[in-house]
Amino acid sequence: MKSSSAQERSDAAMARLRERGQRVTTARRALIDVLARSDAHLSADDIADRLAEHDSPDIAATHRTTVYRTLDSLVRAEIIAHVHLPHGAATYHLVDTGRAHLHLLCRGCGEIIDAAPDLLDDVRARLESSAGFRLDPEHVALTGWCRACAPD
Amino acid sequence: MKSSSAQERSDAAMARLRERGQRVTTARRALIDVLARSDAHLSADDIADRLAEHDSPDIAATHRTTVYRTLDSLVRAEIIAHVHLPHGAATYHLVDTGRAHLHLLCRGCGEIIDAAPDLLDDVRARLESSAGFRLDPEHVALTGWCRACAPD
DNA sequence: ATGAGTGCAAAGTGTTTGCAACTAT
DNA sequence: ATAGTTGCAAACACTTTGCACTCAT
Repeated sequence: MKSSSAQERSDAAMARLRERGQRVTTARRALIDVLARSDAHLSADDIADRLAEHDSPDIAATHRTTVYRTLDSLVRAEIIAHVHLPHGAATYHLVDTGRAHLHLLCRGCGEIIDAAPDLLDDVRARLESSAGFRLDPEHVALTGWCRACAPD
Repeated sequence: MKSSSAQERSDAAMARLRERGQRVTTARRALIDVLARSDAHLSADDIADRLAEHDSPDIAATHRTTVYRTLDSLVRAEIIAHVHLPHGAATYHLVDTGRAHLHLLCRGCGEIIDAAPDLLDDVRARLESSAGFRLDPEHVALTGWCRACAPD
């Protein structure tokens, strides 16, 4: 199994950006770097906060609106993806082939737990044949209780 | 299979309200009636709108804040349940034993489709034994594309 | 009578939009 | 040069909170 560095992941994302004919701007580069450097799932606010701590005052000044718009364009370019959580903000992460995963949210501690990408394969097949519904399992977090928070 | 009328469902909910030692107020009665009468999943706004059309000016004047607070107390009394949708407002429905169901949201048309309550039983068992995660499958809608909206 | 429920105004998140200034191509 | 990006201010949708008043028990 090949694990990629933040630098490699960032470069790959930038390359894809160019491929798609999208403009390479400071904000986009910075935002991709933040996501490449983090293994976690970040909300728009988290990202804005990390940008605000950047050495370059230029990047540190990135406006929240820009963060949202940049996230939106990166999602459309399929460079990043977002996951909706029941409460609170959507979270974003790089689309890293070979790192696909589903999301579980603990209703107790709020932790996001990654689950195997094939967890819902059976369910998906069943829904497709029974209802003609094409499940998109990565787009929403499933909720429940993690081991630590589980009641009784 | 026994199907219950709106009246019966409303009565059962009111009974439960009393059982739980909760006060019976006009707002709560009206709100339960709205939900009992509707098979669909209603947002707080939907409910407020329906109340606003009520004959009784008293009920029609129900404030949105009250709707939210009433929904909250009914959820806590386990008389109703809410489902979170990726975009937009949470939706509420009566907890009707024998009518449990999961929720699928079409990303195309926004339709909510009910699915069999046991759809995720296998997944649930797998998550419990592998990760100690106790899945709560009814609390969030799964997303995807319905037959009509599915691409190609 | 007393504590729970309600209306109102206001604020709090998370996100989007209109417009003018700017910049990557 | 020009279309796509950005910053700013403002609005938006959904939900919560503080406070005084009212009502169910």
